[in-house]
Amino acid sequence: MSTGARPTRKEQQALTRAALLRSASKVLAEKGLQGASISEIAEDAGFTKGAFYANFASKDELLLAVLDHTFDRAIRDIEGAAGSSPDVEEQARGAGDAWLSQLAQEPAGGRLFLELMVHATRDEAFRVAWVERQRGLRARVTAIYEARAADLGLDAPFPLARAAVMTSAMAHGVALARLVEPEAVDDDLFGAMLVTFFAGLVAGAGE
Amino acid sequence: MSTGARPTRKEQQALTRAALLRSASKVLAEKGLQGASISEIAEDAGFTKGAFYANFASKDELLLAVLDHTFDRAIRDIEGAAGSSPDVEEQARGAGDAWLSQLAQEPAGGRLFLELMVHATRDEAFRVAWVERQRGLRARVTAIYEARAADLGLDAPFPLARAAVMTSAMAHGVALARLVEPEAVDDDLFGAMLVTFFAGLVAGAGE
DNA sequence: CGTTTGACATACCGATGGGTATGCGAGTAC
DNA sequence: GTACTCGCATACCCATCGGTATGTCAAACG
Repeated sequence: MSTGARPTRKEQQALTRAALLRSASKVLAEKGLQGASISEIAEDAGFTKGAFYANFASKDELLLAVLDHTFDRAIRDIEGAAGSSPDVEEQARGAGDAWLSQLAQEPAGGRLFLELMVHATRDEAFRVAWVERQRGLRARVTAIYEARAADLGLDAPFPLARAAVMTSAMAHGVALARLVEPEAVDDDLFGAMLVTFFAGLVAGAGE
Repeated sequence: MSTGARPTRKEQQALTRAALLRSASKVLAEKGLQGASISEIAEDAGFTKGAFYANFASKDELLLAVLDHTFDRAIRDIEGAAGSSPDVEEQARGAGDAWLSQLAQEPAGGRLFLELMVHATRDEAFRVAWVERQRGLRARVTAIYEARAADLGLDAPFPLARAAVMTSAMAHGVALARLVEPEAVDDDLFGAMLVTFFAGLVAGAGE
């Protein structure tokens, strides 16, 4: 595990794999999962197809690795936005801003996410992998909502797990809209959307 | 122009083109825009590539034709759901149900829509075409919201054009979610989502 | 009824894809 | 220091793609 002076062979290969993964995220986001070729990914990382197939069994395996990496980052982001703030409105707006700024950052942040999501739509094995991770992420969101609701003594008109499905869908929809029509999706839009939605939740409480 | 006994040559070709368009919608939805080949589309319609290139200049032209067809249907659906109902909640729920049932129907209803939307993300010319049609559709939605708000004497916390952007994003997000994880998106989800959102709008009015 | 037209089929093209077989050269083990 | 290992490069294979050029046969036309 030494990152010391002379990198061992295993360490070298790990670096290569990491570089390939980074380039894959970038190129897949730019060209789409079907539009990006293995050669292009490898060359972007400064290698050739040979290096790629020494590190990944197939394109499918690469996609699964990228999927893991992407969700790891998404979960970190959510945890980050979680504890942060005082009242519901503030927190909602903050979470919305955080999501949108994540979309703006990184080589084509949300693009890759959506690209993967659409792929899950067509490939059953990949869909299963996606759903597994998505559920974990949503469970985390649900927990945050429930903690909030308990604080406020709020009882929502439907289970908060359902609210988590809804806000996830909103996040994805906004991400898509921003890619297609960025001029219609300013930085505040998602925040305002969440604020309005949660206001509706509160208004609907106890009916 | 007679649809009479002996179809003229022009009529025949129009039929062929229509059949190709239908098959294109189907195959593109199933395989994705990049995954579907011209041959496969043509064969699904009972023709060959020759017939295809006698009717469309290129794959790009086909995609534009499919785009038009898709938005035409979407606009019809929205107009249909528009006049229908009595109070806000009722109408919101109705619109949500209508959207979801549209997604369920037709060979892969929402799939094609999303596939096109994602393509717009990568192809600038196509994106422009998309945005143009999307704006038209959203203008229609905005008009419906404004008529409603006038009825109710409601003044929302932000322009209703913005609300239209938001609900469109929701619709797209829900469509995506339903494709990826249908078991998490029951028939009522979008309706409940819209009801909550509009409740929030009403609650936020006049602040 | 002969000629022309034109919608579609067939055959073909160069480019590119994912994946494999093999070669090379530097690191590792004894 | 010699033999072996193995990460990556090179070269290659075959399928498939979008698109084109050409053939064919029946409808349209005089």
